Amino acid sequence: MPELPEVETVRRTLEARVLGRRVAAVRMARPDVVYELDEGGRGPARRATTAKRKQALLEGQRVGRITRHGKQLAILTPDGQGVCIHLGMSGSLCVVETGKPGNDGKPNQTSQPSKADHVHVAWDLGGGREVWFRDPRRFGGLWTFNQEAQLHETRWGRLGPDGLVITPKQLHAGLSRTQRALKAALLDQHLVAGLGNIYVDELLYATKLHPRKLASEITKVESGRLVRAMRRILGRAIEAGGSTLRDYVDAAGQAGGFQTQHRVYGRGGEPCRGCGKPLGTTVIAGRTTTACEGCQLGATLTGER
DNA sequence: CCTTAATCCTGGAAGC
DNA sequence: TGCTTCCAGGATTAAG
Repeated sequence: MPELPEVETVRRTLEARVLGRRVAAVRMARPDVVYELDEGGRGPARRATTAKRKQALLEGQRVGRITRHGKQLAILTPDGQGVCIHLGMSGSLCVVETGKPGNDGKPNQTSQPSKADHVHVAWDLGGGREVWFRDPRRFGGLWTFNQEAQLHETRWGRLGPDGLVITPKQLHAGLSRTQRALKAALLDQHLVAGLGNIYVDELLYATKLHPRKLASEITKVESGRLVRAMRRILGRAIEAGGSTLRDYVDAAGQAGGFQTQHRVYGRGGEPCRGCGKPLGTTVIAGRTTTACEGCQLGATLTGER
């Protein structure tokens, strides 16, 4: 669900609340969302005992820092042990004060949906404070590692540069070697990490580039424009606390505000803020795509403009 | 290579 | 109101 600005907002709000605290206990309601990177990182590590898996989830350890690459987070201990967190589509990390009604982390018994539902892992920080990993759709997951190098070797090193630090040269190199639609290339985390459907559409509108333009035809100058606009849009979205479309909230339970600044995402059929013509909607790389056919330069790919 | 569709799931919204 | 259908911020895989 969350893209770079939402994940960065979670990183900041979470770090402010857990830095330096010790994990008193770990609850694993759904062990199948937890993977071990030193066991290949693929399937659930069935051999490890529950006690061992809780240790891997930092039981007894102190929280050193929280880092991010693209849409993924990592909670690290001072000695380099850690947990990588990918929120997927519906995942969230939330700091809760236990003892309050509905905050016991157990699935609620009523028919009313509750934020305590789908809490797969909970870190008890003592003092009545817990961090919950919730993920109703379970497209996300947790990956434990003993050394930070494992995280980079098996996961983050395979991603492209982060959207906030990628250079025009790097982006141009990535785009020039693929014969795909520009939008499909920008969604590819191996090329640039952190963009999802919302921010790619906003980025392409801001740079007046057509989503179906052939990625390899993007010039160095256009790559420079893309990088500048990417930093600006992602930066502003972070300032606004991310985009809340449905249920995204940060670690403090706060919704984002950037959705009111969207120019194209979710506005199909509504007038373009630039020229007034209705924004068009198509599907590219399996994703709903909204763009202005007038303002964004014509496609050089697959027929229609 | 590149594209699409299916897949993993739940739940909110829209349609009838 | 109630039931059904569609759709969704992601990422991988298989099929064409």
